[in-house]
Amino acid sequence: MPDKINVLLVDDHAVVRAGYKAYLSLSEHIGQIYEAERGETACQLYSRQLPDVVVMDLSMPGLGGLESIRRLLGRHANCKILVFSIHNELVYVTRAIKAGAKGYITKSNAPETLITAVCTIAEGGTYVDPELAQQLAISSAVDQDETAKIKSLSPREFDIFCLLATGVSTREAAENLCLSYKTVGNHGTAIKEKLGVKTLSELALLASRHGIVKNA
Amino acid sequence: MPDKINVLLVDDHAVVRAGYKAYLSLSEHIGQIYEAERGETACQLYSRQLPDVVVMDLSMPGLGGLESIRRLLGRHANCKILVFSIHNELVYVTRAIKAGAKGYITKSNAPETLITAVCTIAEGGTYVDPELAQQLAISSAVDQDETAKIKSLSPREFDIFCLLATGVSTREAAENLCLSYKTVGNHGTAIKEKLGVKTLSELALLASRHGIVKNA
DNA sequence: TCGCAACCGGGAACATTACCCTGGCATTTT
DNA sequence: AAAATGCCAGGGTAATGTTCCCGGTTGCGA
Repeated sequence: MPDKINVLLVDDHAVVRAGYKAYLSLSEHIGQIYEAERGETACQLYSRQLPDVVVMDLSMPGLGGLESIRRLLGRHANCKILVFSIHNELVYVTRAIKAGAKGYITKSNAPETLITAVCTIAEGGTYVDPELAQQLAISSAVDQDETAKIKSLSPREFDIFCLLATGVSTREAAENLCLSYKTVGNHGTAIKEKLGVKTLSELALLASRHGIVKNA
Repeated sequence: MPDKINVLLVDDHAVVRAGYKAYLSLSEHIGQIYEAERGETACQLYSRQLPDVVVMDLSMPGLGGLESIRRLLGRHANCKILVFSIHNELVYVTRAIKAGAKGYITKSNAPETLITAVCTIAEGGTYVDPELAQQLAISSAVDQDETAKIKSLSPREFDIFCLLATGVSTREAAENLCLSYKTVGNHGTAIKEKLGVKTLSELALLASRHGIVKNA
């Protein structure tokens, strides 16, 4: 392990990078700080500078954060990546870890956590936001991602899912399918349960995300 | 105008604040930097410290950014607020300006822009991201249908619209805003009426279309 | 044949929403 | 000054939607 830890910051917002750079510089453990504003350049910079830790944001244009992680690891298998995201949803955590990230923290954490996580990972460890890790452990039975959840719907459920996703009311959907609104309601409940959402609105947004309803 | 500019940072993420604080400290024009993690505390801190400029994030729990701006200005009419948001949608810009903000920049801007904007506003000027300002000018002629309808929402309605659009239930939204669920329900009805949709799901999809909720 | 899972829907309890109406407050009009 | 308008918060009630629990049907594979 190096005396000082060299870090590569990957975030598409220059101001954000500037902020973290300034903050990290205050720590005596941090050495050089490199910056990249997207996955592609991060890859090149990594090859040239071989930093100890990569701190990466998830939401980026071009190849997103996740894909960037995969590419980076494809070329540099022992690259240590810390995801530093605003998202506290478990899906992101599991995907990031699955993609090969060594750690995951959110911007809700105390500032010092960033330093701690970077150090831990530089030493070869892993660091996942304790709160998220706990949630993860609890819901490990349900750790499939959204696509898998959608696939788990029965054929009929999927039909109804598609209809409800367009924003129609339960009653309208029932008329459309010549069913009792109770039936549609019951299916709806089962679908929401399977997909892990609480409201029909969330269901609609999820469907929109997956292109099941076109919403351009 | 003061020799050095004192700044109040309002953002719910401590790391984010730490980053900007560290970055701003590097500038010779910036003096004291205060921090608040939500609208309520921002109000109190402002009264005590009377900073020259308030740098405020928009997305915050409790009273959101927009409502915080209104409260702050309600008590301190000549308070200078710079909105510093991740959102580059025009709706937010117009809302923020209408609420009384003196400037609006996004996190996509170059780091120096933050300093520039803070200085400009401290001197009594205004600063709106040039790109957004241009779009604003162009699109003011082109605002058709849905966009117009969204604009027709009253300030409070827009707040509630944004919340409901994320898929939360009326009850959750009410708790988040510390309102009776009846009130939120009533507003919700009015909003759906104004936007010409029948269900909250449709509302969510509409908001997603307009980038008011991020759903990528 | 048995077990199982998908499917349809009834009934009751509960939650949410629609609709109407009051009241406060601020702005604008007369 | 007085009246009118518009926004905001919320109570009451009726309609509507949702959940949970249940029984029934069908089809399929062991």
